[in-house]
Order: sequence, then structure tokens, then C-alpha cells
Amino acid sequence: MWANGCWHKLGAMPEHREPAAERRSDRTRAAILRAARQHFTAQGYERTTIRAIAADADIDPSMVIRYFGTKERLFDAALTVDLRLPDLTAVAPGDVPAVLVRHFLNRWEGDPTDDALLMVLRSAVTNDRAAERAREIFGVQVAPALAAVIGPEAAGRRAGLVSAQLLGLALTRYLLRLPTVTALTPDEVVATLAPAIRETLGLGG
Amino acid sequence: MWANGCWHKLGAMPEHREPAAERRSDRTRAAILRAARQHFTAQGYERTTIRAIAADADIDPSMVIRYFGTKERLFDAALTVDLRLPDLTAVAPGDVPAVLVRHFLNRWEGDPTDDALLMVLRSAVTNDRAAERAREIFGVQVAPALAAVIGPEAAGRRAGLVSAQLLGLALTRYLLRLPTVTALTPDEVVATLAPAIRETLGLGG
DNA sequence: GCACGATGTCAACAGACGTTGGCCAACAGC
DNA sequence: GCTGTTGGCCAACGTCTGTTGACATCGTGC
Repeated sequence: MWANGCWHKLGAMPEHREPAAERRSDRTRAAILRAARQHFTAQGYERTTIRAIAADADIDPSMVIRYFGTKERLFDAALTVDLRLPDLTAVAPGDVPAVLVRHFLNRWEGDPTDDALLMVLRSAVTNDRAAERAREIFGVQVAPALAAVIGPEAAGRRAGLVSAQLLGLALTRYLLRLPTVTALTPDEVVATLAPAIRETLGLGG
Repeated sequence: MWANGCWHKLGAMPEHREPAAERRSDRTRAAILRAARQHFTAQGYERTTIRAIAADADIDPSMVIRYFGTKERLFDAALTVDLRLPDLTAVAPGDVPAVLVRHFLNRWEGDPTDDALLMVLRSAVTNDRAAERAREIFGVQVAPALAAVIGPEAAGRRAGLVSAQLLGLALTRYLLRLPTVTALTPDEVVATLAPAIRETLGLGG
């Protein structure tokens, strides 16, 4: 039983090592995480197999279990999402919607198969743990950022629907691939969606 | 090999039967479909098992295969989605956004575990066939309805993003259950989201 | 040299899955 | 009566899954 996911870090360890010493296991661990994120993002939690992750990381499937204990705990470890939201208080309130939409488009356009938010989204629809993580991301990263712009009370009523619009964009453009949405250029998306989000934020004329 | 999903309807059939005669198999078939829709809606394609569907329909798992040939074909058969969109040309253009939002809220509020659109949505994120069906629903039901209001060229640029907003609402309120979105009353959702969709449609001031 | 922990490989387990084919009970037509 | 179709149950197959435990190898400390 591996009650914790890092048994190999416990026990006697050479004391004279530098704190930044890199163990060989660190690279393996990182390789597993990278392969896991890729598969979870592309296919969601249920359809990715530990065997496929191990094959991508060029190791034995049992090593995945040794390092992370369980598929579910591996998923937990892979589920680190930092939206890297810009400081919205530094932009004019009227520009916030456009900045937001542009920010997410920039994240996604590069490599949609390697974005943590899309990973969570793809799994959260059928996986409770992922859904909880999505709620946490919203509560910790999105809601406060919007509250700083429109105030806490307004954010309580409007921030959720702003997220709904941004997630709806991710959903239709990258997951469902609705042709009418994928056909738009990033500029067109910003031009059409920013005014709508401005309305949702209550900044409209 | 059951090349078609309705072998028991082929072959010799009593000629003196009324055309509306109900075979015993019709009820079984319907029971399977009902149980299948329930499971597909609640858990998506991958996580629902034929065995669970059969248990709910009170029959043997092998019967599901006999009636539908394959899990995938059963999914296809269950995937009938009629959005029952109202005639948008009968309402004032300015009211279209509110009517739309209200329409979908009415559909979903009753029993979110029994709505075909949520079924497609939950599966389409990881299942190509379901995603294709989602695109088809959009192309056949949503896009034309919006084109009738704002014209075909405008719809080509804007209808997709309107769908994104409505699907984003379904996603955050019923699938992810973002607290800030589930806390809103239907009236509040309409009040906040309708102006945004009006902007997206290009009907804004 | 030796010992020992850290890494890794291999083979297998037990359970679940979709799917198959054989057998059985009705029931209608002859 | 017999025959054939319809509707259903049962046991099993083969495959894939997450997971386990036994065994080899590397590398460092003594």
C-alpha cells in the first residue's frame, strides 16, 4: 500500500546533496505527468489508460502506479491549472472583456491539445473530481479577478455567467468544433464576443 | 451477425394484423431506449454499460445487443434531439434573446437528467459521433432559426457564438454546477444573459 | 569488495466490459 | 398433433482494464 504518492522521497536520503539535486526519478515523474496531461486532455479521464500513458513515457505501466499510487491520484496530480489571468485592474474597465477573450484565445490557439483548462473541461463533464476542480478554479482564479473590476456583489451575480460564455467558447470551438465557430478568426471572435461579455458584466451602455 | 438493428421486424409477419398492432418487442425496445437515454445523459457514453442499461430495463444484457446490434448503434438510436425551438419570426427581434434563454431554461429546469441536449453535450466532449450529432443539431435546428431573424450572412458569423453562450449556460449550470450560476433564479439568468445574446446577435444599441 | 536503497522490468491477477451462441418457453399456422 | 417464428435467459468467450508482487539492475556509501 502506498498511502502517499511519493514513497521514494521518504527514508534515508544522502544528506550532503544540494537541495536542488535532481534525482533520476524526478525526470521519470515529470515524463509521466507530461504524458498523462496529454492523454487526459485529448480523451478525458475515462478513455485514457495507464498503459497508454506509460507507453508514451517509455516506461512500464506498473511504474505509473508506483509513482502515483492510483489512476485517480495521477489525475489529481495532473490537474494543476493556472489560468495566468492578467491583472484586470490595470486595464480600463471597458477593455476588460476584450482582454479576457483575447487572453483565452491566445492560450488555446497555439496547441489546444496541451491546455490544462481544456483538460479539466473535457473530464469535468463526466467526472465529479474534475468538476470540483473546475469549480475551484472558478472560485479561486476567475471570480476574484472579476470582483476586482465590478465589485464583489455584482461579481456574485455576473461572474458565473461570464465564465459560462468563455467556457462556451472553448466548448464549441475546440471540443465540439462547431464549424461556424471554428471558421471565425480570433479577431472576429473578440469583436463579436467582447460586447456580449461587456453586457454580462454590466458595463454596457 | 445482425446487419440491421431490427431483424425481428423482417421476415414473415401475420398479415391480418392491424398496422398499428403492438408487438411485445416494441415495449421492450422502448424500455431499453428509455433506460439507455437515462444512463447516457447521466454519465456519458463511456461510463454507461450495457449491463446497467439492461438491469434498468429488466432484461438480459444480450437482449440489448439483439435489439440494437452494438453499443454504438444503441447510442445512435438514443440520440434523437428535438430542441422544439419556437418560431422566432413570430416574436419581435428584440425579444428573441430572452425567448431563447427562457426556452432552454424551461427545458432544463424540470428534469436535467432527462434532456436529450444534455445527453449529447455530456458525450460529445469525448465522443466523436456525439460531437458530430451536436454539429448536426446546430446546423439543422439552431442556425436556420437564427438566420430567419438576423439573415443568413449575419447568422454565419454570429449564430455559432450564440450557441456557445447557450451551451455555456448548460455546461456551467447543469454539468459543472458552478455555484455562482446554479444560485441564480431563471429570471436572473434571463435578465443577465439576454442582453449579452442581443449583442452577439448584433441587435444591440 | 559488500550492502542497500532507488529504479525499473516482467508476468500475472481479478474484475469489468462488449459480445456471442446455444437453449428454452410461449404462441400461431398448418 | 407438429413446425416455425418470436422473445427471452443463461453461460461463456476474448479482451482490456487498474493493480500487485516478485525479481533484476543501477548507483552510491561503507
